[in-house]
Amino acid sequence: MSHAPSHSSSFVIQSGLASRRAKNPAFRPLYQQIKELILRSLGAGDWPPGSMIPSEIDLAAQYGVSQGTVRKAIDELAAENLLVRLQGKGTFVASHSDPNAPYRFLRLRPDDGRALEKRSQALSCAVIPADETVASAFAIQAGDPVIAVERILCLNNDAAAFDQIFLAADSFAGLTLEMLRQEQRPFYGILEGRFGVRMIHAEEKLRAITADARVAERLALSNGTPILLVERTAYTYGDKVVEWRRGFYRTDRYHYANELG
Amino acid sequence: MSHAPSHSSSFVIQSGLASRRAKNPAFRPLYQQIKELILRSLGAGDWPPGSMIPSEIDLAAQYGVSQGTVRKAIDELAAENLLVRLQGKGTFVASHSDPNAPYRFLRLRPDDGRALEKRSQALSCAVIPADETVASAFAIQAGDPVIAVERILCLNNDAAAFDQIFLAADSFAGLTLEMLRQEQRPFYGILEGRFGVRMIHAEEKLRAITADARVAERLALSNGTPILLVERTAYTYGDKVVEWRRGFYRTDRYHYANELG
DNA sequence: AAGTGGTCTAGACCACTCG
DNA sequence: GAGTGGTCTAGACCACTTA
Repeated sequence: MSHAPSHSSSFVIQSGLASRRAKNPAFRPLYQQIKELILRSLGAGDWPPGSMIPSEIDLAAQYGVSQGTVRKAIDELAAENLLVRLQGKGTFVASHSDPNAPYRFLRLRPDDGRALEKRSQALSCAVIPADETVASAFAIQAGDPVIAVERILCLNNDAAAFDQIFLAADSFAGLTLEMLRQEQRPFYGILEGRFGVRMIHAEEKLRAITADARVAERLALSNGTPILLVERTAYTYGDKVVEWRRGFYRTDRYHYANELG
Repeated sequence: MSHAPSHSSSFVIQSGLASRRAKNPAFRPLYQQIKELILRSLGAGDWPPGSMIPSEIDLAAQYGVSQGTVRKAIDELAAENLLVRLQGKGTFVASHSDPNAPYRFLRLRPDDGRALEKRSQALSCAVIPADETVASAFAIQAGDPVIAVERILCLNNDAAAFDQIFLAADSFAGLTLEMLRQEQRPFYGILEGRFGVRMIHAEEKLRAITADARVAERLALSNGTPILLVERTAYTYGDKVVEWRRGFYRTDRYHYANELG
């Protein structure tokens, strides 16, 4: 028999997998079903960020499929930056605290390509009622509580960006300014470590605007300087919006780098 | 025997493939070697944009490897948007003239998510000496000839961007304003069709600036309006730079959309 | 040496498109 | 029905890390 063998063993998980034996109009590949099971385990926190997941052979046995099928599922998850494969070591849950890929979502770069030391300086952290804009991003009612964080981002010890960050109140209840100031990890690393909520994907909208008095002061620029406005919506597992932010990037010494494939 | 079989047949191409029989310090996977062979054929124009490449089975026979190995090579090329797989039909060379993915590199979107009709209006096309900036992008000498094109990009019949485009003179000799005006295809589609040079990858650097008189006039904006400056370096096969451009995007009604993974 | 991911093969069968 | 890509399996062996 060549595929989808009728395992007589009693793996609980496998019983949920749809058969593809006959011509099936609602056909879904096995590896996608496996991918979803892994995704569910990731979302449920079965394997915390940075930890190693079971080996391909183990997973294949658990799910009652061949190693190749598990492999294809993991391949896709690795391509989406949810898992990291390390030959000889194992497969690990991706983490924003990973020193090898810090600030993975930050696209601001110095014009001269010098290596950059990144540092975040939190200014405030408070629960506030959402305004219209923020509420619509989270699909909640205006006035509902959200957590608001303001911070300066320094590149090579120079204030490069000012961020107004809004977090879903239910996901990050208890976040304090002290946490943000004491921790050394990047912002998303802190959220991941303290609240078990990992940012896996984000969308940004960029616009050119002129700095108002407030932003100009934060970035030590003169009023009216052109500024890059970056609005970001960030998602965790299950495409749930857990952050919306408004970033003001100075682009006189820096630029926003993007790759088109 | 399980892999890298000693095919006794006399496929010319295979003779160039490095064996992985023994512990090989300079080990390169077979599928990457196959990938490179396919890439070479693409770069050489053996299979023009939009055309179908040989089937996986054919390629496997030609290269003297298994279908699975060819498959993995094609998988990666498809992931890089160099090939497009269509089940039941075949595998095709990606094309900027493909009506399914027009203006693939354009990230400017209307603020309301309406479907957009895109149209390019060429203003000028001439061979000029490269200035310092352009020369350094192409790694040529200042004063060396390049082709300069200016154009307005309209979204839903509204001037949304003004582009100053510079093209490598050796790759696009003979390009005229008439060609650009008469053709219906997008800009990269024209270059691809007329000169066989396909843009496969680009890098962009974004900055906020204020519109000078010239740009303001082209986009019907008042002088000093904040404008998104987008500098693009575009590459063809072999990472050869064939285009550098400076785009001025208005972002009052539009925004630059980006995905972070 | 053991355990992990990575490569490669051979073969079977399914899904899809087109004539 | 023929041809294409897509899925799945089983098995062998290689590359790499760790102990």
